[in-house]
Amino acid sequence: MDLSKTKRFGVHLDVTLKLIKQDLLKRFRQNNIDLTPEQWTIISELADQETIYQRELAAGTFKDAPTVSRIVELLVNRGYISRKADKLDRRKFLVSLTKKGRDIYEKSSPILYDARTLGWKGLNNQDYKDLTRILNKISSNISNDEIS
Amino acid sequence: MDLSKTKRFGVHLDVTLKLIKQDLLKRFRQNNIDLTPEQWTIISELADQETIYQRELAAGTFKDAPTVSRIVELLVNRGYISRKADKLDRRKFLVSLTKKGRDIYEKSSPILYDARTLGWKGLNNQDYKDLTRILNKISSNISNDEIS
DNA sequence: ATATAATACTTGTCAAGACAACTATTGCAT
DNA sequence: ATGCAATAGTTGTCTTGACAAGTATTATAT
Repeated sequence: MDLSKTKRFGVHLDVTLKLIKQDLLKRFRQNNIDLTPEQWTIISELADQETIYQRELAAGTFKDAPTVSRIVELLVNRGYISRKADKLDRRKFLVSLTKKGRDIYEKSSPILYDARTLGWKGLNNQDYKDLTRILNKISSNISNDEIS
Repeated sequence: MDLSKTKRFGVHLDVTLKLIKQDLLKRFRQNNIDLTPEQWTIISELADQETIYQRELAAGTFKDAPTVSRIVELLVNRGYISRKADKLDRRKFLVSLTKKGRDIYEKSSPILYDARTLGWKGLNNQDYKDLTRILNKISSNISNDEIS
């Protein structure tokens, strides 16, 4: 691998990701959806999982506990999700979407669809496979190093 | 393009980028380099460009003016860069690395090299070309839409 | 020449992430 | 049964980023 070429490959990822997030945020705003991309990630995870613990929510979205704690608090305050104590283990909180939360998730889905359609224009399934493979490889390279 | 597969491709990029940044930050700390990845990006840009305006620095690092303003202030306070008013246009500031700044850049280079070597283990030049092409395509798709 | 627009940069506010430190609760070893 | 470790979550602090609004300076239109 020619390392001189990969100088700042992180910067390249960073710039692209910023564009993707800005684009999504803008689309949400244009459609009166008061969600950030990160809040959407949390809601999307809950939409798939019904009722889960905050800890699982953190693991599923690859966010740390403090970040999830704060986003959950914000979304509870806005009425999108509910949080209730677990009876068996009082350390835990069970989190789930409210009706309002499910509504905004469904309202946001076509916007996500549009954003993806635009972002992937001119790219094909092989490109997606390649991107996924490369990102997974980088992730596992770093994660495995972390453990050892 | 099968859109169902690309659901949350932004999340995938996000997770990978977080790992890359965390890994780099950890390596900096282990080597007593008191820099964040973002601060490194600024310093790296300055190392290539000698003396530039803050605005150019922002463009080169794809950060917005307020973000650059604050990182620059922080790095000036720590003695890594210097900022002096431009004589011809008093709105502008000329920014450049100090000796201390160049030193830490040189000290950080092998750490960047190590991080890249680890991150790209098992990937080849074609993978890098593919990743670059795909990221550029996504970026241009979004940017061109922005203009229209 | 003067008003207005544009440019360069700063400041304020909120969201999010990294990390350390904290509380409360539960699990486990002996 | 008691002490200690582990777990779930919260809070605090700092950094970064998005975005709006501000100041100061320069360019431009008439």
